[in-house]
Amino acid sequence: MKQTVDMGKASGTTSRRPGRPVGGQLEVGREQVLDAAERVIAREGAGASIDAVAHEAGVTKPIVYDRVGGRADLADALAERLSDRMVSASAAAIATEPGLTRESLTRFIQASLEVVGRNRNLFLYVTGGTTDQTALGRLKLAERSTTPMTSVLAQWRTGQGQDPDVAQAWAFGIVGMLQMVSLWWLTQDERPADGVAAQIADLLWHGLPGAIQGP
Amino acid sequence: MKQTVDMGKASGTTSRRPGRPVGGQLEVGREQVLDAAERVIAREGAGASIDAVAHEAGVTKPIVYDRVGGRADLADALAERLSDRMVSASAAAIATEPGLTRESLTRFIQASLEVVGRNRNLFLYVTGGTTDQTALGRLKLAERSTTPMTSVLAQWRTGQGQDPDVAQAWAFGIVGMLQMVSLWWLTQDERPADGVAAQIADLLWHGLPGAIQGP
DNA sequence: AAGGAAAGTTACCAACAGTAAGTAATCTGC
DNA sequence: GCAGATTACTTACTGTTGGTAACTTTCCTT
Repeated sequence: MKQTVDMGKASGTTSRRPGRPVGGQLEVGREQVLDAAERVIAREGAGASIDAVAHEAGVTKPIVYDRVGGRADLADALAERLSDRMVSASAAAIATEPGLTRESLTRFIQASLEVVGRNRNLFLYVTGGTTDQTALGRLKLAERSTTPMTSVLAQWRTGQGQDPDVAQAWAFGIVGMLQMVSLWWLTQDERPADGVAAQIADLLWHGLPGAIQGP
Repeated sequence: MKQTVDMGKASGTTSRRPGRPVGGQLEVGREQVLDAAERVIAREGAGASIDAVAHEAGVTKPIVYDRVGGRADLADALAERLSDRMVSASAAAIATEPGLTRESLTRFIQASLEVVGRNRNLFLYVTGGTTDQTALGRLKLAERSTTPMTSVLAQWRTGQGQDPDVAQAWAFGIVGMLQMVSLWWLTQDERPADGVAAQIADLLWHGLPGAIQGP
């Protein structure tokens, strides 16, 4: 998890002349464009334009189109990055124990929340996107999170002698729950992540009827 | 729940002259603009422009701005409509029994899914929206669904002698789960709504560990 | 050294959100 | 009954943005 944070504009303030540059090799690759996009989104909010991204990367718009594609592709690529961060942080949070418990589930959710909190604008960008194409894009972001979750759930259910076919629907449901709770949590000032995580874990673990009251 | 569906263009094909119309009274009110917006979105997809909405309503753009406001306000108003439809359909589905059961929960979810299925493009429009402002708009749509759900949950928890403070977080979580499952379900051809509803109800009712296996 | 490929920039187009200015009908005061 | 204010529209514009075509300079090959 690199989370590039500085590195400034690639080529200073001098605007490059037209024509092939003297160096010969590619000056800014795909990853550097994506880094620039993350920077400008983090700094200026989810409304960042392609032009702003290009400028931040020290190049012009057609380069962005050449490296990562159009706006939908950019959102897609950033969604992959964010999603990977969430998946790896969540996975690390439950890696300490073998089985799934209520406690590890809480840590899982909290880790997910904290990644969103650290990437606030990026989260808003990839889940906000542009018209038409975007709702499906949000699904694609979700898909990347659900894929590993689906297989974990399916294995777990099978190990418990229960029907594994629910795994995919459950995974999408859980990811949706996490996304919405994250969005809500972002707008709540000063509400601690661990409290929210515990509440959601409670719901996911015991179900709506809640834990059986001890005697 | 009116679900206006036809009524064609308000004033035929003749383009109106500039200046105040002869009738004296308002020709197209806010509700008719929203009806037109629903029609054009249902017909042409979630990428409908304000101009298209205006044309469908038989007026011009500034009228739309006067009646409902800008694009974010339009999405907001339509979100309210859709949300109300979902809430009332869901409420009707569980009204037959007094308490909440796994069966009524299933009907609740299925009713919600079916409303989304009947308003596919509208759902994509209000959850897709435009950049920047939109993620928060999605939250607002959710809020309208969560408000009644929160109080129901809080009462229910209290009646069971459990902490009602979880209600708001749970409501947002459940709405997020439903939204994502709906989105996923829309892309799945021929997957029956009742099966998905039962799977999600199972998760929400029994929690991740599932039902206790009978002896 | 000449011609082509490569890697950029400039300059443009189309679409769209939003607004200012103009125009015709109705309402009001005298 | 009619001049001016008000109302309720339309036309026409601006500004931004996604996306692309055309042009320019350098490098590579023969």
